[in-house]
Amino acid sequence: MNPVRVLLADDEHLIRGALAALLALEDDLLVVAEAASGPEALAMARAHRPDVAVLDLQMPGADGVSVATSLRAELPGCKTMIVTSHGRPGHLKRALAAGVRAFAPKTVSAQRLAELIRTVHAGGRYVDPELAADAISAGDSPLTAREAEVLELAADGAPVAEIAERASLTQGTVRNYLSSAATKLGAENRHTAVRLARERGWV
Amino acid sequence: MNPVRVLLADDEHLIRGALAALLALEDDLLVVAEAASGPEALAMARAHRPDVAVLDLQMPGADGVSVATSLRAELPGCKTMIVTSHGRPGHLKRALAAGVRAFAPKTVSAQRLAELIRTVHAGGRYVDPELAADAISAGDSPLTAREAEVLELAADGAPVAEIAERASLTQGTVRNYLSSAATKLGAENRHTAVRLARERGWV
DNA sequence: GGCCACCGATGACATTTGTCAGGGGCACCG
DNA sequence: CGGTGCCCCTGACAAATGTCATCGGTGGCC
Repeated sequence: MNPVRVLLADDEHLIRGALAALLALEDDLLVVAEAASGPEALAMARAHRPDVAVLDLQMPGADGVSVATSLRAELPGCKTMIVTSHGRPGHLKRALAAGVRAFAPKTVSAQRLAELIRTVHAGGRYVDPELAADAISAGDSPLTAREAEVLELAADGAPVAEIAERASLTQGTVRNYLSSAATKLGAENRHTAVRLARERGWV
Repeated sequence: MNPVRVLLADDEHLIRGALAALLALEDDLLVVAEAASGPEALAMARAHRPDVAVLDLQMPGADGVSVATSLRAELPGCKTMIVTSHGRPGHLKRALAAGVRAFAPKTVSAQRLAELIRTVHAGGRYVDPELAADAISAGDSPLTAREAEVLELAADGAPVAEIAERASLTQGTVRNYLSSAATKLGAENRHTAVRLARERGWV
């Protein structure tokens, strides 16, 4: 039986290296490539055509989900899984929509990770039960596309005028969207709304 | 020569375990304890009295710097070092003030980390050059104590009235402090001011 | 003692924001 | 075809926020 060819993508060398070392102990797993950024992960995947890609959620360049999306299109045979420190409900949803086969927090053990890689390679799927519960209880985003867009532009505390300009909208329209978004989220102002939407992974 | 006794504290099992495995390969290093939270790190340190404590910056309960402060008081012989994913200038300053001997990002290699542990154990110090440059260019916080306090209370987007109540101040006073803080930081409003202060590690 | 920085407050003002009530246009669906 | 939901806008009002001038008190420092 050929070993499972694995691509590791994580921007923290320390963790990536440690992970590679641990997975190397499993004789049915073979780490064929490592990457420290989204674009690098894609390039490595093209070059080495791994069976399974283990992606960190937050990476410079392109995050794990967008890498997974690209991979799905380019290398349908390559299964993807996401490992992350900060698992937010929305991320899980986006990841599953992108065809990711497994989604786990970094609090799992290396042993467990190795098992997950095997599971995914065999065609199985997995999501962390706790994250799944969060995602279900958080539900779908009640925000419309524009509400979410405007909220995102408001994320760094920009004044309404700037948001309006960047979104090519009227200030009044922007305020209406922000107001309705805040109402839907149960927030008193747009800033707490931004925070809540972030926590739920809706932005 | 006795091996260096190391305490590992990081809330991500995956990383902690991987790190422990890697450090175990170095025969002059011995991981005697692991912890997943600030309080647990303290308890472990008391129980096992390590030579060097490797602390993650962000942990549940108490962050790496406060753990380092407590350790310095309780176990003066135990040297502390901080390893983190997100190194902000202010964190570095606070860490050094707390008597931390080394401050490195998680982008270092395991080999490098092992060297750092030896360096620290031998009485040396180390700070990541890039972080040091950031810290120097960021300079000291221009904020007065109250400005920083009020800014912190404003961090989650609370309205002025709530900040005033929580700080036992008048709304006018709060607005004045927020205004001066925003001016000092070159921000247009308090929300971007909060963000800037966070980025520089001044809150 | 005088100087200066910080703390805390007041009052007034301009600006920004939040909120509400609309209206026209468009697309989808029963 | 009518209803519904979203998009985009307007206008107006209330509330929150930012800004400025100013004042008194405190404590450190030369």
